[in-house]
Formats: sequence, structure tokens, C-alpha cells
Amino acid sequence: MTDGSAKIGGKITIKHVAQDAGVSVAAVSKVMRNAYGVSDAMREKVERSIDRLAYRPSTAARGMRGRTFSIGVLLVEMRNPFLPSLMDGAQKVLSEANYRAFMSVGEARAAIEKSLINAMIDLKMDGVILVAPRLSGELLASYAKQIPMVVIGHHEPGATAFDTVNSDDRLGARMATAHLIAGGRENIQMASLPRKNGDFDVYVEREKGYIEAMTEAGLENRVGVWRMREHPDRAGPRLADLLDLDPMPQGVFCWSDIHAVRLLNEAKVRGIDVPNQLAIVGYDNTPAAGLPLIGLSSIEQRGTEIGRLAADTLLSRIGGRATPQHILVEPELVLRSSS
Amino acid sequence: MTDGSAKIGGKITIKHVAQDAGVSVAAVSKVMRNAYGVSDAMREKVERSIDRLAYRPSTAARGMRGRTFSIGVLLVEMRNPFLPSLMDGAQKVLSEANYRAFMSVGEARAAIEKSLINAMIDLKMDGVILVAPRLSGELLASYAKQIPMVVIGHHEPGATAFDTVNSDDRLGARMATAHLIAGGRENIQMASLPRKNGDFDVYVEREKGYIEAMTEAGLENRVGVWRMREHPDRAGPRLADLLDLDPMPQGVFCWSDIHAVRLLNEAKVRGIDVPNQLAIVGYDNTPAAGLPLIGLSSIEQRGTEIGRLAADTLLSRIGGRATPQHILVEPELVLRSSS
DNA sequence: CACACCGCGTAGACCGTTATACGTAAATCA
DNA sequence: TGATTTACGTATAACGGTCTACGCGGTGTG
Repeated sequence: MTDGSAKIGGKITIKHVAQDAGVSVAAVSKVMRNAYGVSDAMREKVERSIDRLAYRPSTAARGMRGRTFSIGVLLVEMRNPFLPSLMDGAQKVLSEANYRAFMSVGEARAAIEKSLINAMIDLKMDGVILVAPRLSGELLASYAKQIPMVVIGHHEPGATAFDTVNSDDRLGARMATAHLIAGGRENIQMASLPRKNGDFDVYVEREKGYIEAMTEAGLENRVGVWRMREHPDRAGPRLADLLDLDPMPQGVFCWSDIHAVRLLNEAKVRGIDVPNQLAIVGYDNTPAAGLPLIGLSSIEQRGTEIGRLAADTLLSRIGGRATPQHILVEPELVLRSSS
Repeated sequence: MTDGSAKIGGKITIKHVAQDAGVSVAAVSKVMRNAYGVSDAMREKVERSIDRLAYRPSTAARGMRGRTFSIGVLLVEMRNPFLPSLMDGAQKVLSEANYRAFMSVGEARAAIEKSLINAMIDLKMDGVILVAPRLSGELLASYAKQIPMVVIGHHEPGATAFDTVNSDDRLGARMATAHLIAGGRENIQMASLPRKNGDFDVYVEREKGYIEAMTEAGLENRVGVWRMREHPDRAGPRLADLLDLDPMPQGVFCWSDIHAVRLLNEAKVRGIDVPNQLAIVGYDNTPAAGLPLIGLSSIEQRGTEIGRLAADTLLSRIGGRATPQHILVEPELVLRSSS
């Protein structure tokens, strides 16, 4: 009785339900969408049939006219330890609203990102959340015309076609830098990335915060942004070269924990006294930062909160909101032994 | 000419292409599926129209009769650092075959896993890859009847309805244990998990390997499997309690780096001499293991290879293969300072 | 020369749902 | 009581593809 009846004759469809309940197909559809014009008696009949037959509507067919209740999440790349908490927050909101999230990885390459967004549109997903996309703001806007969209990790408060949710990266960087300054340090460098085309990337915003904090402390002439190469085999300065500077910096603010952890390792291996000779603060408060052997001070972005807000924002955009929304989440400085 | 024509009148469909090329809708469909019965002349005409109009077929509509060229990947949870390399391998194969992968997270809860697999079926995805699902083999088999399926991290070589790809976890555990024994140690414990319902989980297989290696060395009476609680707030022994045993183990083989790294940290914090007083070997060779400050010996599963094989297997299953396939990938011991 | 066959292209049913238009009976109003 | 409205169901046209069946002109075969 609980199941088994569904097996014979392949997938069971809305027609079978209609037949079983002795009503029209349209009636069943109405019940499911709880549309206008169904009596309590009919609703009950239909609902009984639905779970007697263990009926599940085909999302694919649904997509041709109505909603699919699925939303796409485009991730830069999977290795970023910031993502799990972000997804936790988003999933919670989405699943409560009966939506399912499907993620894809863009590998930080624009061509792949484009093809994946297209694929999500073609699957008739109801909306997309993009995390730190490489695509230009212009291109994002053009996609946003085709599908409701929220972007995380992309600072473009002027965008009108889509919404954004971000950590207040500038504030976070200021907090980190100010903390290093408060420790009596003056020679403080920032480890960042080579400037790419986009002015909307998070590290750009963090650089601004670093510079602001230095300037406020009257250290504007000590500002130094160290743009390390991203891949070992590319050209450009290495992260570890920071330690060979003469004089060696008293403090380093890293745009990301990924690099901060590596720098901290290198420093300790070289026998540098952290934090007395060199203090380090990272960004993201990744799990590795919290390991006692590492003990890296870092900025907590509150990823779960960001994910939650992004999902909320997307749902309201799907619900019809047309006025853009750009949210900043206040970060937090987590102090450990590295500073 | 390059674009812009597509804008007016909404989404462009197969009809527009047919009209533009001056052929029937069926003809366009044939060209796209490169089905039998199209002349070179027609193929060319149609293809020109397709990219003149920047036409992309609706996956949703396609799903109602044919393939969607999308496959679903169900992940246990996102925090497992083994996943990115796995996905790298799978993505490569899939994208070469013109498939797109969409991931969802089951949060290690059976109910969520079920609902997500259903969602993937309802989206008419062409196949699914499950990573370390919590579902029983029986349930997996019933889903496998509805959709081509490959399971990773689930040792059930007797399964016929679906395929499996796994690291040879038993061998890996033997290698790790044998290495600890070769260092002259006899009191070697294994840190594992509480036994759950499934006998197919990877840690069960790793336990077998550990016991085999101990037995082969004549240490069968020294076998000790330490089942730590999974969450801090649950009942059961803590991981760190291993260090309070009297006598303290000379070596610990951890079923996963996640725990090995924590144990190593705890040991060093307590001032225990690693590896002389206590040697540790983990499993997964996660990025953290490779940090100089950590230096954890670990078993490399070769996730990329596993992902690659899983995708290959799935594609051949989609292609019609009916005979089950169960693949084991040989792991590798990576030695560092912890052992 | 009648016939089967092949290559190419089209017509149209079909997939499973949504949503609009419409019919009918009961309830409300003047 | 006749005229409107209201409530509830159904029929049916989309939606955007796939795929089977078939038509048609040209070739080879007996």
C-alpha cells in the first residue's frame, strides 16, 4: 500500500493521478499549484491520490510553462574554504521555500562560466546565485535580463539588473590593518593579487580598506601592495619573497587565508618570530587558521549569513521585486597567535 | 550581425531556426542530434542559422523526450577536501563529452539525499554520480533502476544495478599500517568512526585493511579500533582521549586527515615528540597535511583519477552497458614528518 | 518496364505540465 | 422571479523540443 504500485508501466504522471482521483488533469494541476477554484472535497481526493501513487511532477515538463523550483549556484572553484558555510546559509533558506540548489564550478574561466549560466537558463531554473564570477559587470547585466540573479563577491553597487550580497571587504581590511597598526607596527605590507580587468573583485575592495587604514594612521607613504603571481608557474613575485625584503615587514595583511597560511608556514620554517618580528592577519577565517599549530588571526566574513541573505534576496527577486538591492555584511576580526 | 537580432520577441526557439534556414523543424532537430538523413547542404544551412541566431535548445523541453546532457552529482557534504580533485577529474571527462555537471549536497542525511536524487530524476538528468551516500544499498539499487548511476565511496562489489568506483581503501589502510609497523612500532591504534548501519562505508574497509596488516605482522592481539564520536556534542570517546591511554600508542592510523590533523595538533600542543613518541598517518592527503607546520603522512587516494573513472563509467552506462562495473583505484603513501 | 530500395526531407503525434477560456449549477441580488 | 454573480470543473491550446511514419524523386534489379 505504501508503495510498489508505481513500478509497473513506467513513470507515473499527472494523468494517472487524475484518473485515480476521478478528476481532470487540470484539476490536479490546480491543486498542486493551489490555484483558485478547487473545493475542499476535490483537494482532498487529489491529495490522497497523489501520495497513494507517490506522484512527483516532472520538473522538466514543468519548466516549459511554470516554475521548476530549482536554482543554480555558480561557484568560482571548489577549493575555496569559504564556500561550505555560504552554501549552508543559502540551502537553509532555499529548502524552506521548497527550492533545490544545484551547483556548478566555473573554474574561474569566463568561457566556462558563460556556458554554465546558459545551461542553467536552458534548464529553466528559476534563478541563479553567482559566487565571485570572472564575468564583466556588463555581461552579468545581460544575463540578469534572462534570469533572476544575485551575485556574491562582486562589488558593484551601481548594478541595477541584479542584486549583490557581499562582505564589507573594505571595512574588514581596515579592521585587520588597524589592528596591526595598533600593535605598534608601521612597516605593514598587503599581499594581494595582480590587477585583472575587473574592478569589482573583492581583493580590490580589500586593498582600498588597507590603504584607508594606513592613511588614517598617517602611514600613507608606507603603503605597499605586494601583487604575487597566482600560479607557481606564472611570472611575477612570489609570496615568500615578502620575507626577503629589506627591511622585512613588521606586519602583513593577506587578502586571503590561503596565502596567509602559506606565508605563516614559510615564516615559521625560517625561524622568524611570529608575531614579534612579523605579524600576519588573513581573511576568511578558514578552518586551517584555527588549528593550534597555525593560529592565524583572520577576518571572519560570516559566510552563512551571506548565503542566507543571498538566497532571501534571490527569492524576493523571483517574487517580482524590480528595485536592485545591494547588501553588505559586517565582518569580524578573530584574533589568534599570529598577531 | 553578430547578435542583437535575438533580442526582440523573447527567447528564440527551434522554430525560428527552421524558418531562418528555410527548412522544417524536424530537420533542425535532426541536425542537432546528428541523426540519420541529412544532406551536407542542409546541415550547413541549418548550422549557419543556428549560430547566426545564437540558438540554444531548451534543455527542459529536450528532457521530455530525449537527453538533457546534464548529470547530477550528489555530495555528502562540501567540507570534505577530497571532493575538489574528484570533481576536477569528473568535469574533465564530462565536459569533453558535452555534458554538464550539477552538484547538490546531501548533508549526510538520508531524507535529503532521497529528495535530491528524486529532483535529479525529475529534472530528467541523464545520470547521477553519488559520493559516499548514506542510503542503503537496497535503496540505491531501486534508484538505479530509474536513472544511470555510479557510486563513489561505497564498497559494494556485489551490486548489479549500479557501478562503483573507489579507492582501494583496504590496501591503503594496509600500506599505512605496515609503514607504522616497519618503523618498529607495535602498539598501533586506528582512529575510526562509530559503526553505522551501512557495511559499505569507506572507514569499514579501512578498518579491515588495518586489521589485516596487524595480523600479518603477528600483532593481532594489539589491534585497537578507536571509535570516536562524530560531533563534539554527541556521546562517546573523544579523539584526543587516545593520547591519555596508558600506555600511549606508539602509532595511530587515522581513517581521515580531518581527524589526523586534529590529533597531530593536539599531540604537538601537549609537547609529545612526533614521530618518535607518537607517529601518525592519515588518509586523503588533504592540502593541510602538506603544510610544513603540519607535515602529516597520509594516503593519497588519487581523487582526480577516481573522478575521471566515475565519469567514464557513467557515460558508458548511459551509453547502454548493462553489466555492472566495480573499479578500485590503487592509493599511494605520501610520507612526511609525522611518521 | 515494373518493382523494390535508398537518400532526403516533412508532417504530425507525443512528452507532462500550466494556464486560459468556457460551461454549468448554485447563490445572491433587485 | 428573472438577472447576475460566484464557485467549481473541464476542455484544450500552448510550451519547445524529439522521433516515427511517410512521401517523393532517383537508382539499381530481374
